[in-house]
Amino acid sequence: MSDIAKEAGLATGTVYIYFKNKIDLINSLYSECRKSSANVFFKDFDEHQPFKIGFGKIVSNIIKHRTGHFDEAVFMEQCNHSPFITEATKQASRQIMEPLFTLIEKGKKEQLIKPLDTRLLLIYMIGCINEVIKQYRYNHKKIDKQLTTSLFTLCWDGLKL
Amino acid sequence: MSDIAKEAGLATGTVYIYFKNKIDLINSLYSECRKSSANVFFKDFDEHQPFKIGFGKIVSNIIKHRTGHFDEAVFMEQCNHSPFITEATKQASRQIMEPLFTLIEKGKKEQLIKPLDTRLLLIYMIGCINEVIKQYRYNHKKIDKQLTTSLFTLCWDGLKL
Amino acid sequence: MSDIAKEAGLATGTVYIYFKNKIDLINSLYSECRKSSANVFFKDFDEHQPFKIGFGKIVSNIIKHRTGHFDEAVFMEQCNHSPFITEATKQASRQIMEPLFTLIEKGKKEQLIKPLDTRLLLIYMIGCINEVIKQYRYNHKKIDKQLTTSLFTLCWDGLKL
Amino acid sequence: MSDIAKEAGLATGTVYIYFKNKIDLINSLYSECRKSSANVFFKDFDEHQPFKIGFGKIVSNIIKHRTGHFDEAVFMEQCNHSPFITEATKQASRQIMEPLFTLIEKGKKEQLIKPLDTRLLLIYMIGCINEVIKQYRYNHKKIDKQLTTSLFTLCWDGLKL
DNA sequence: TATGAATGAGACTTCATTCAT
DNA sequence: TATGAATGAAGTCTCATTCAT
Repeated sequence: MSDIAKEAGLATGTVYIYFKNKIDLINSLYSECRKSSANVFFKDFDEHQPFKIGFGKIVSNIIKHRTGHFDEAVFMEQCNHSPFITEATKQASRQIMEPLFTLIEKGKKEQLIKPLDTRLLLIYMIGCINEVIKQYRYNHKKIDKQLTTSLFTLCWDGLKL
Repeated sequence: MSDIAKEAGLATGTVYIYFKNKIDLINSLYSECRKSSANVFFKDFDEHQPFKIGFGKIVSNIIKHRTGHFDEAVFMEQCNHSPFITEATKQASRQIMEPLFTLIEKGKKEQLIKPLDTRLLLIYMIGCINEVIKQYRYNHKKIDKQLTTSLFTLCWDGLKL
Repeated sequence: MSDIAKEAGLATGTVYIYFKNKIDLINSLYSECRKSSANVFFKDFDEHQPFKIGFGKIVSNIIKHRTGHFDEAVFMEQCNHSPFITEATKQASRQIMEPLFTLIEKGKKEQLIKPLDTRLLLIYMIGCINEVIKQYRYNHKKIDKQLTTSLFTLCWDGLKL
Repeated sequence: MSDIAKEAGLATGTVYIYFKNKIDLINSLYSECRKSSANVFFKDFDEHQPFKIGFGKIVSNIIKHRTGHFDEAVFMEQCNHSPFITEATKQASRQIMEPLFTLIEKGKKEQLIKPLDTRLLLIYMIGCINEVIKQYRYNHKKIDKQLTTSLFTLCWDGLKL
């Protein structure tokens, strides 16, 4: 907490005016990260374009977010298995993912995507991107255009009917 | 450390006979987890069977491991982004994964698997399983035969040429 | 550290606001002791008085300090053979002794003091006082005017040309 | 204690067969050091030689001991201000110094040495040597024949009538 | 709102000593 | 005698939180 205060240019005690305690602060930060990542996911996404184009845009956005905001991604992952994040926070975070849910449903309706549980497809899609980016970062491997293409292919071939 | 000692039925100080310090203990535990998980991955795997059969066996073993040893899986994931794990430990852990590396290479040689970077394919394969199991556990969703089948399909379709 | 905090009427953690750690605290305390002892050494010393008078004043001041601040003297001695005291602290402490150095040099110039290495003469002078006071305290022997006189005689006769 | 055991090539527990506890061990070690240093002090000393010659021999022996067994000298000094050393040990150590006591008394009788308290003269003599050697070691200054000569002069001039 | 010294529980670690073998 | 694993009190230090200003 004192490090955070220092980083913010505040005294330790001042942080407690804005956040009840550490758990509250972490929950707030987690929510903000989730919101901001969702925004990045749908940046420049046009739902009127063909499904595969839009889907590709989103895959590329997820990769962009995980790469450009790696710390946030790691933070969120650690929060997922943490007693700090409250059920309310989790609930809110899930709602933010609704548009992605809708996207996958649309793909299923257009018979482009496998008719499996939507949540499973979603987790698969985000999860495999997450993991690949994470491991690439941990092993200091370059994350370039070629990787983005390969990753899209893997992900799409997995999901497509 | 004191919790671990208690769990082991020992006095706090006794733990330090077996492990130099907390970092040493965590590295040892991490290595053991990696070794034991690798063993589970290749359980009942027969390299003389057709590739897809063997591959399916391993996918199912990974799922089994992640489900049956969920705590270990979470622990290992947290270690991956932790200053505690030394470079030596990481190096040793990578070597343990060699057989999986060989497996993917074989699939590529048989022209069953996409001719992409082997490490990428490997991360994709393990990563998407990891993530799905993790999210299912966090959301208290059942992990059953049907999920295993679906997950295999997603994973395989992604990898196959 | 906890004893020191208690003595100061503080909680253990509070000490760490003022001192980075135990080593820092000891170095600070050592420096203060050295400074304060140097001040006592030159109390009421008048450099315009004849050399022997001034020298006698200082010998008597050293005895006074060692007697009245025995704990500090013991503490400083223990620090001298301790891995805690940093080279920087030692360096600063040496500088504080400069005036004594100058004093001895003056005595040499006036041909009252033996023409030996100044530092040797200094160590001899302070050392023999230190040791005598220390042993007297350890053996619970009275440190009175008579001892001061005797000690001055021993010290002076040793140094004088 | 375990370090000492290791140094001795024994298991930790074995040390407790030879010494009741740490305090006992330290007292024994201290006594041995005192005895051995006393032996060195009187090495090659011939009481039939003229006083000053014998005295010079002993001064040179003390310097030799403090130089060649510096660790022991430091250890003994630390023990002097330590709650570990028992009154009995101190008493015994004092007795070992009797020959030095006798030596000084002889010098007084021959009217070569000042008629001050014998114990004071003794402490002064040993003390000033101790201190000089100690400070020279701490400051990495050479301890050579010339220093021995200078030190003898200082010491002798202080004591002589 | 803002401060930052003060708090004290709890984390990691050491070490003298014991005891079953 | 000899062993060395086990003990647990005590030491150093951290950190979330409070409160008087």
